[in-house]
Amino acid sequence: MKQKIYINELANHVGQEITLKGWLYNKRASGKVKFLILRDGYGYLQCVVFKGNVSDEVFEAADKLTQESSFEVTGKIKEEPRAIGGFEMDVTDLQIIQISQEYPITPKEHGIEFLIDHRHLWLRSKRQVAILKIRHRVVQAIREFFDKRGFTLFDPPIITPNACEGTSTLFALDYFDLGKAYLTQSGQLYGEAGALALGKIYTFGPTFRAEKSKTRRHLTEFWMVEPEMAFFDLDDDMDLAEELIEYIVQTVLAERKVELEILERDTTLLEQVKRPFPRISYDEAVKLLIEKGVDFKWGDDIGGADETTISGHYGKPVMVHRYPAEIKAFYMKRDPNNPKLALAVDVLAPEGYGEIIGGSQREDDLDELLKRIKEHNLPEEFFNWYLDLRRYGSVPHSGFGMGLERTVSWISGLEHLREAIPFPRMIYRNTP
RNA sequence: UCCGCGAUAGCUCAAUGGUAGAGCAUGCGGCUGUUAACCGCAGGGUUGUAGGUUCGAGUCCUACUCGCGGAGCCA
Repeated sequence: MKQKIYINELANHVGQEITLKGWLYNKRASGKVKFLILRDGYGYLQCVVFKGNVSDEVFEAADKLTQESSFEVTGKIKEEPRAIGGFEMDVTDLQIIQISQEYPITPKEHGIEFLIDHRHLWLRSKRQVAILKIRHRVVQAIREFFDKRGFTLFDPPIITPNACEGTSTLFALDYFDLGKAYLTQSGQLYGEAGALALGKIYTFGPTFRAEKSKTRRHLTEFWMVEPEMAFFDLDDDMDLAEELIEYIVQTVLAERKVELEILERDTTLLEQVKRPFPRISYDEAVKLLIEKGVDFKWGDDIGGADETTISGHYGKPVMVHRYPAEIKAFYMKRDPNNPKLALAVDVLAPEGYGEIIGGSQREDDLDELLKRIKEHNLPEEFFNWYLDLRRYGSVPHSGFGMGLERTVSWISGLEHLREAIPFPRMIYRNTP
């Protein structure tokens, strides 16, 4: 394959004449000199076209280029502190690939509705490119983290016959002669089967919620990583969650500095994301909320505003554990010291980003689990295979789910989750 | 499902109930160092839809549609 050069490699090509391909990000002209800002997905480069230095054809071609036109440009690279990226090309040749039609996203401000309508083009903007690169690094960090610790990637089905937790509203579809099937809202139950086969596993894929959630913290389709570990209790689970978050944040800080700068992210709080994180029980969280003047009763679920109050108090991710069992899922193990409590943990991100992890130790006793399934009026026949995990060599085990977009959103300092995924799916939008 | 806000040029927004405007984008012209370049000219409108009040409605009223934000639910 012929070697291609990208803008992020220009430091190796100073003084050389090279050819780059890309799109016109912006253009400025001053009579006989034109400044073309080329973007190629790897960076931005100011290409200078002087009338005296190029043929009339090349000068005219530079004149014709409209925003987002694709072209190939040749010239000598020099260091130039005045230009974006610190390099500049003195153009000698230019080939138009396609002249773009009038580009909808102009270099001025746009409303969110317009930008979302043009998401396929909005992705080209500097800000969106930075976010997508951070997202990729987060995904990479997650995989590295689990792979290095001997976890096996375990892919659960997307189509499931039943509601996993029996609470959320799911997307239904017709499944041939078998009737209704649903898009998964969590791979966890299957992950448990994987943990009992492989020891430590993680699932990583899309999940779906048909809840009519209309907030900046919700998508109907989002990505979640869900580790599940045999012989892990709740404390082990929290240790792992803590290490994972620290690893992701510190990796992105170290390796996506440029992107965080583009997003104008204040990283002072991110730099403090180091173990140990505060661990408080639900009881302590209730006390804290009441001290802060929040009208809160024991047994209430901790809402979005309460999460912000709690995490704001510490300035670090906070682990809240041992919730009232009534407000948590059926599969969570009860606290042996207080059966009203579930051995659950939520990790709350700082700066108002809320719950990024929800996890628990799982109920490993067959009779207890059967009782819960009946209490929740869940269809027992669908859970037979899941109960088998308690019939054949049941062991204490734990796991958690971490929302990818919420994590990316927090690290990137985004206003809205919809910027953290290429094509967001929301209650009133499934296009483009 | 509930509560709040909004819809005017391709985009972002203005316009005491009295002739619908600006910036950007587009087109043409000018400028040899621009940084969301600048300067001049031009084209561009069924003011979300349907009713109502009024001499007169972008503006006031009613309904609807769509969108945004929040609650609940959760990652």
